[in-house]
Amino acid sequence: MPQLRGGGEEDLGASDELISFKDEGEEKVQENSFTERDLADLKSSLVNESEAPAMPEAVRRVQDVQRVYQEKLADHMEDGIKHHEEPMYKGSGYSSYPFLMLSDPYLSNGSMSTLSSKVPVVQPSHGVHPLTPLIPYNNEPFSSHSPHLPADLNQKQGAHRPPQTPDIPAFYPIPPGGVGQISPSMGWFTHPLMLGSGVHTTGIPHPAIVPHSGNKDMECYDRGMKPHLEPKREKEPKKPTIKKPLNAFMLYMKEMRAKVIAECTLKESAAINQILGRRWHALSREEQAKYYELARKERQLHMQLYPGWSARDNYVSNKGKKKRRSREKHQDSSSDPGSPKKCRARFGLNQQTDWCGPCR
DNA sequence: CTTCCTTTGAAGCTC
DNA sequence: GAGCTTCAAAGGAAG
Repeated sequence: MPQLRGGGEEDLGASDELISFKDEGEEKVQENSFTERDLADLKSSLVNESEAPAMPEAVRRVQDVQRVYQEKLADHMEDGIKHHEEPMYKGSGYSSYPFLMLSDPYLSNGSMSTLSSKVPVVQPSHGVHPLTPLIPYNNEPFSSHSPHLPADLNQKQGAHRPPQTPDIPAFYPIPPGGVGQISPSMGWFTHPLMLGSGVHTTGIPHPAIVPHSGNKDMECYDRGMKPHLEPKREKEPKKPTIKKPLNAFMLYMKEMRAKVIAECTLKESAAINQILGRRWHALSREEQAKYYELARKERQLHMQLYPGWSARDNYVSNKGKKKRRSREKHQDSSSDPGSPKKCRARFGLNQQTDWCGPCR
């Protein structure tokens, strides 16, 4: 990232965060004292919820925690983001973020996860991050109604949204002690949510639990029957992976992707990402700082949710060779992989046009 | 079905 | 500590 690392722009990225962390000195203590306690409250409430099917009680408790969190987060944001002319989180959906986080965007393997990210009610079309669709950073990329989502999608969601949707996050349990303490040997299938097809222990249908379509063995399990003896090989259960928290640029990409797609009528992610990379560089310092701050919050929250987690957990050493090969090949073919020239060549655009017209 | 492409940033690893 | 590697997201393309 030459723009950020060179000269005056240098402290935009990491050092911006350094400043931010320095500023947090006292704040961090308050924040941690709050989050630990409230996370504990939240977790215990969820544990209680799973033990007793008294849903209204569980909902009320979560809402209480949420209210407390919103108050404290608002305070935190006022202290932490003084340099922003607009209160970007306050009054936005962001205050609900940690509770949307209970739908767990970090857990992958969709249907295998009790906290599936492929839930149309909680997460829109492409499993849009629970944070980003709700935060109007500024007026440009976001409108008041889920800006980067197609309008019809929002309507569809609204149409399918059950009346209790606002409380749905309360039904996304965090495993006691945090997911970070879950070892692969711990039976993910023994989770109560996995036992029924989309039915929570409360008996309420769970939108996050997508039953395996066409899996008759699972259907048998669902009905309390023994599965038919299946001569086919048993499918190895995919272990849920806790994803890395998104960095600032990833958050930006999630926000802007839909817009770029709409403007440029492109679908190829590689091309879109090139455009987004350039736009990222074109962002003002303040605009980028918003995303850095957001990413920092993501990491903090991720650390709290998964204390023992390490990025190493998701490392696959195999991929290194492939990636290296790919990169070497790349260097051979082009010294400027993201150049407008290459973009134009790739999409057969006019050589006189810098990038793709509106796609800057 | 899996991997690649393409971007930036964070974190892990190696020397 | 510098430099390299891997992975986060996305979805079409290619193998």
